[in-house]
Amino acid sequence: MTNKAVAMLRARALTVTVDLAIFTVRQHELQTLLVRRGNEPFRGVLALPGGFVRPGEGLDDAAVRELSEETGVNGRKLHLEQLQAYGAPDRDPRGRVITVAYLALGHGLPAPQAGTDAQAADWIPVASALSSNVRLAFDHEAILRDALERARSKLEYTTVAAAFCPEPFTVADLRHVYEAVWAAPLDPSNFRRKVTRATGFIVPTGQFRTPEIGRPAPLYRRGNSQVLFPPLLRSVA
Amino acid sequence: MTNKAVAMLRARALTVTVDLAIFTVRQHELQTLLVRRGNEPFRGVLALPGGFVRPGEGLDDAAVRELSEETGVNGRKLHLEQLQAYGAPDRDPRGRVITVAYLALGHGLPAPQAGTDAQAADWIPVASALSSNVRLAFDHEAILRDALERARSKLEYTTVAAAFCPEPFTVADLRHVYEAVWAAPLDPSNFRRKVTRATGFIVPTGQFRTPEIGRPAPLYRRGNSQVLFPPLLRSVA
DNA sequence: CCAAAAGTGTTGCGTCTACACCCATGG
DNA sequence: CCATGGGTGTAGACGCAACACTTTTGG
Repeated sequence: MTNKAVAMLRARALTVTVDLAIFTVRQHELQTLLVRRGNEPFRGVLALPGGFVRPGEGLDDAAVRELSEETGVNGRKLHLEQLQAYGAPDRDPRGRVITVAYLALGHGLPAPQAGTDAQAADWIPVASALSSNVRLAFDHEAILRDALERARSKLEYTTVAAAFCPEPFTVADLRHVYEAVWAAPLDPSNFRRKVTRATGFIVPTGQFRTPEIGRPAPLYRRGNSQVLFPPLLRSVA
Repeated sequence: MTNKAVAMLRARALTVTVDLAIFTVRQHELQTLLVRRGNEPFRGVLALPGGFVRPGEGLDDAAVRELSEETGVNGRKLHLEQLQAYGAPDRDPRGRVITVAYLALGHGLPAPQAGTDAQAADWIPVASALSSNVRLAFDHEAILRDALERARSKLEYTTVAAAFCPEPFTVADLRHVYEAVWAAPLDPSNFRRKVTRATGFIVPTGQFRTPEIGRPAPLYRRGNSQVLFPPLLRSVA
């Protein structure tokens, strides 16, 4: 088999990249990491960080590597999940390139480092990145929109929101995450009840944090649960 | 740019396939289409239908083509959506092959035709395909499990269940779909209320179908809505 | 009349929203 | 004492599971 099979594989070879939609919450606002491309095509245009999948490298491994190259953060400490593959034949002017998009959620991410392929990288509010007067390279705007929608719905029925919060955190910190990602205000009382009732979402540390003004808030850390039951639904408005 | 860029693409070339988890409901049971492989590797082993993505062919186009080659059905008439990409480096013994998995849902699918790469193809109950005494080629068992879970949750908050029903259909037909996919019985009364209250899920035709025994049932066709509100949740049991 | 399937009513339970109210702290 | 944010109580609306009950057909 081998010779014939390998020859068949070669004849059908394409190129595969990974692209990352990395979200974080800063100043009560959802932001994403974008790079300004240093090479053609789309030189000088904003794009999602990403790069080629290396031979012998798994897709998840490639995503972790790119994440670490672009942000200096160990990707295994962040929430990282595959979004989906994008493979329109004309999505890359260089030829046939399929990309596998990933969604990463983190907190306290450092000022990004410019990689080999990127002149500069910086955190940009997602709302700005998706506004009509910003153009993104390739089909990255569509990817970013899909990633945002995925993140929004994941907050409903999983506990990933805690990935945005540096430990230890308060219930209000967590609420600010929901408010930033959903771009909607939430009732503090009811939010608190739901979040504390759901088992395994957050666990109290016994410590408190005293704000500049007001009653001290209990501190929590992330629990074991991945799923959130009952779910925290967005209002239908 | 072109020469250098193209050379770079070539150097990093991989192979990409699409694989299809095609579901249908027959005899009140969820079934999937599997082929018995005619070539190495995994010759004689059951596998999901699929094949190589051709140069210049979009991923969705490749999925539609494979679907039509394997089932003879025009894929654009079925519900077809991408699941995700699978790219573990050792998932194919021939070398580096990434696959993009698709989920297809249909009704009245014909007896399948054996393709070039498949000795035979047939509908198999999903429960059997996932049972411990059936082995699937490559990582297709994991893909099939993911596809099943996706289909199950899609039934909750979208109207895709109607894709399983040949038009016109009764409320009981639709309920049998939910019961087959979720592998759980549902209360006919409450199911009927939810399904008819949700706007745009099913619309009455005015016709009736008289069963061998019992009161005639109104016939419906699919509505316009893609999303199902309020959602039809699985019981937590 | 009976069996079977379609369809309606009703009750009880739980959850959510909205908002009033109390608690703990710094100034 | 006040302002501010943390935290609890509660009433009304709503949704849903469970199940009794009625309707419509063929035999």
